[in-house]
Amino acid sequence: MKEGKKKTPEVIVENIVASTSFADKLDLDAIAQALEEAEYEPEQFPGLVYRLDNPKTATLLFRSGKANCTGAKNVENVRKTVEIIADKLRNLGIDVYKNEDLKIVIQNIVAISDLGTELNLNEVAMGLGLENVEYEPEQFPGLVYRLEEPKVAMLLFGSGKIVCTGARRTEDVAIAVQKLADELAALGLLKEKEEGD
Amino acid sequence: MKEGKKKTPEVIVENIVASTSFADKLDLDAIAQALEEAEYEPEQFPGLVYRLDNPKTATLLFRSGKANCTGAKNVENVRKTVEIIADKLRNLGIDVYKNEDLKIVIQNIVAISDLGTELNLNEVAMGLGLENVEYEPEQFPGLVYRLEEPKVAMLLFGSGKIVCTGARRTEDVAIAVQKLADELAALGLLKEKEEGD
DNA sequence: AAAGTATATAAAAGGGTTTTTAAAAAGATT
DNA sequence: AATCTTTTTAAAAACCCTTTTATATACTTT
Repeated sequence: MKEGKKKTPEVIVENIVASTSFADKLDLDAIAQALEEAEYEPEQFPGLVYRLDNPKTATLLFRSGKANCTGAKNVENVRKTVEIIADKLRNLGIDVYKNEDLKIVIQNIVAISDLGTELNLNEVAMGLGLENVEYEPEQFPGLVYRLEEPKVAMLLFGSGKIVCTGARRTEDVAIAVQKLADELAALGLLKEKEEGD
Repeated sequence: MKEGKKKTPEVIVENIVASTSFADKLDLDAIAQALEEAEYEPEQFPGLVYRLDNPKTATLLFRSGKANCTGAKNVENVRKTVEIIADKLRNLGIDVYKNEDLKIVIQNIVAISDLGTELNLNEVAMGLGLENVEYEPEQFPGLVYRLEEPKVAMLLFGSGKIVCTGARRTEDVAIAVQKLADELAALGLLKEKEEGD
């Protein structure tokens, strides 16, 4: 039973933030005019917000032609979102780059995982070192733990659930959660509940 | 008289913006507390404003330890300002880098020059090309002319006076003004007033 | 009439604005 | 009691904020 280490932690991607560029400039006033669903309040924020129902995403378009897509749970849906918006813009007579030139860069991945055991966050805070951790239960029930490699921030909850954010690659989420699990195991803070698989 | 071209346009530096770093972090609240003359309103702006009478400068200090010095008319006064502030901080018991490690980077130079002739800005706008110029006398009396090399913005006034901003080296101001003068001369827009030297 | 305001230019600094998403706990509101 | 909002984390985008300085117009306030 030495090889009891799980292959790779089960991770669920909940949100992807990705950037792209539709053109070298965009006339947001014209777009806001033409697309009724668009939200554009330049006094408040320089980006135009455009929401899609399927995939369920929100994309911010900027005058520079650059854009950020948020809310997708996988890269395919980021791509779909970007191409749907590109088509809408083309239908408006706006010149945008060809689909194959729409380069998508993942900027942030938010994912959850589950350690499978409840955590005593006070013990975890002591174990990981108070200087490496932020834990103020009065303010927020999660304990914040930052990793340098991969560079992510993890929120640990008493339930054993983990939120990981900051990763740019899905595999880094798994690596980060594994590192965390290993550290907690080494500290004897995981109750080793055999979840019967 | 073919070599009537002035060697280098007379330029007066009016303002230098330079950046530096005093430490890897600064406690602005403590500094604001200790230095009564400091202005610090973090809700309004994250930088602490510290003004000196001699040299007459205003320096913005940030939590990151970085700072911007504005108002000096020469680099020596930027250096003086930075060292005076460093000393003040040391006297407060704040740890800052040694003077020789305080690296100063000039970020912007504002300078004036004078073409020696009055300009008809409407003719200048036509001559330089309306697409290369911004001129809305109702809004602002100056004509904006941008150069790519050196990358500066020049404001031309009917009086023949020029404001040049954006340069990082003093010599670039002279180069920019010379380029402008050459272009205007080629267009026959300089009245060649021999100013008797 | 004199002294302010505004208009416009460049540059750095870093915090705010907005969007998304999960976790969970406390508080407010319905 | 059920539903909301707040708290926190990360990330991109591009604007605002503030400081300085000359230039020169119009407009407002003393």
